[in-house]
Amino acid sequence: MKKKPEMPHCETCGSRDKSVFCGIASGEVNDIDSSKGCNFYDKGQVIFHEGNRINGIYCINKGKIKIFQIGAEGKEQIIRFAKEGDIIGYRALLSEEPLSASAATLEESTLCFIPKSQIFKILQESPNFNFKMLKLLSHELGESARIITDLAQKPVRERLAESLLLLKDTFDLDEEKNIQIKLSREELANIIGTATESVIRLLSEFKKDKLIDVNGRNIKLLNIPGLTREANIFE
Amino acid sequence: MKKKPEMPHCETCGSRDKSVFCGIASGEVNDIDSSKGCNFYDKGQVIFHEGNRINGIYCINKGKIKIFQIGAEGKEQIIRFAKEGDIIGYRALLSEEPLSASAATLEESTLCFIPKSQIFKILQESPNFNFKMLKLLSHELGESARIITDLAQKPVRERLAESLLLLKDTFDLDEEKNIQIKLSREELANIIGTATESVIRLLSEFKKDKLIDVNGRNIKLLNIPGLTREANIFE
DNA sequence: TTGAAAACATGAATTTTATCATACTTTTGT
DNA sequence: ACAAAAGTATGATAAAATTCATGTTTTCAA
Repeated sequence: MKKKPEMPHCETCGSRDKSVFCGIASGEVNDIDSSKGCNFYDKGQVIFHEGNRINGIYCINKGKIKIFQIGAEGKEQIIRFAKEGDIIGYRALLSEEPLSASAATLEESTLCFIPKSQIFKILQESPNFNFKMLKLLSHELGESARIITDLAQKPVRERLAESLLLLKDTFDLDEEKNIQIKLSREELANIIGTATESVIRLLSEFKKDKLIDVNGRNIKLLNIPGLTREANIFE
Repeated sequence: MKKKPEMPHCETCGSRDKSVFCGIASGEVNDIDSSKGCNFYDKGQVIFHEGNRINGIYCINKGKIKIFQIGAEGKEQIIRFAKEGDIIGYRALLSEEPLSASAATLEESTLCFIPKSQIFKILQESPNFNFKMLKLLSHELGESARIITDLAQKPVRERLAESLLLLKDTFDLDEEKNIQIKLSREELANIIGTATESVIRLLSEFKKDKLIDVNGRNIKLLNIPGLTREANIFE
């Protein structure tokens, strides 16, 4: 049986200074603290469902999350990832539209829920927070554009190589150069929009070419410049 | 020889009330008016270039614009369209990053340029405008996610049908059901990420199936429910 | 007006990628 | 501990889409 973790406090939250909440006033930190709820999620649990309304945002205290849509044929498409210090659900909250995507944990996670009223209060009171949100959204929009171009133009092999590098940037490597996220072959396929079998084949090829090493769901990046070439990135 | 149009005024601009500037104070309208510049663009002219910095935003007084990236092999990828009343360039301005995409006119257009200082001033003074920007960005982010899923999962045929319907929603139909935008086959291909020849073939098929009628660059939507089915949309 | 360039069109060949079939391996729940 | 289920792996086949070749039509500038 899992032990429910202590309620984390924003004041002492280690990831706050890396987050969108880093510049807000201490009074507001306490406001958030007293209005928020906090929950533990098992691996694989769904946090929110595409199509539903959302009444606040989730702040990731600990854990790793995938944000995904279900396509016309019922296939999952992973849109982005989120980790400690990131927030999720803000897109639907701010656009006042239904959630465009679902979110699920990739490992055991702790998330805080901050209600809509609180977020809108801070938006009004803190120009700094307001501007952080504008910056976050516009940055993400730029990333989406790059993803669109890659999906539209790059072959599967290049997309896989690029995805491995992006996962490295998001989740870092451990001391043995393993990407610090464990995904199934199917999930990898659902990032780059291909069949699971294609991912399996290409990972084997990358391994044969000494670009990566594969052990179960651990992927070790042996040759990053080589992978970059394979991904057809020159920037 | 083209006649340079009169400088349009925001106060009398017909598209302002449909735009992101609809709720701002009249003093601010005059501020924009006196700080802005206005230019005429021929068909096919580039407004700004991917990778550059931008120092304000463009507001479309008249005309139609494509926003596009150049992919790894030099191929154009159209990310989105903009028309009268829309603004462009705000993503790069707000994220303080280089432009992630280029913009070019699809027909003769008139654009006003509002300098960064003015935009940031209004952002600070008008919570309404501020919130409109948050809403605009988060809405676009949702649209991007849907595009990503479609590009990743739908076959070319479905993507083309869907694109025609999206173009209809953006630019409307005239009284003869023609989509009110003229794009080359290559540009259509650059929306859905395929080869020009594939677009040509599929348009012929849609025509044979009485879903559309094609006359040069005029595309007439004859059977919208049929196209919706072809696009595999059930929402 | 006319000649060149660009855009459109179509068939054939080739490549890429998905699907199907099957076997092996690991994980999970009882 | 063990059976079932899920995930991984690989080959064969099929489908989807691109590329190449070639010809026609349209557009545009001199």
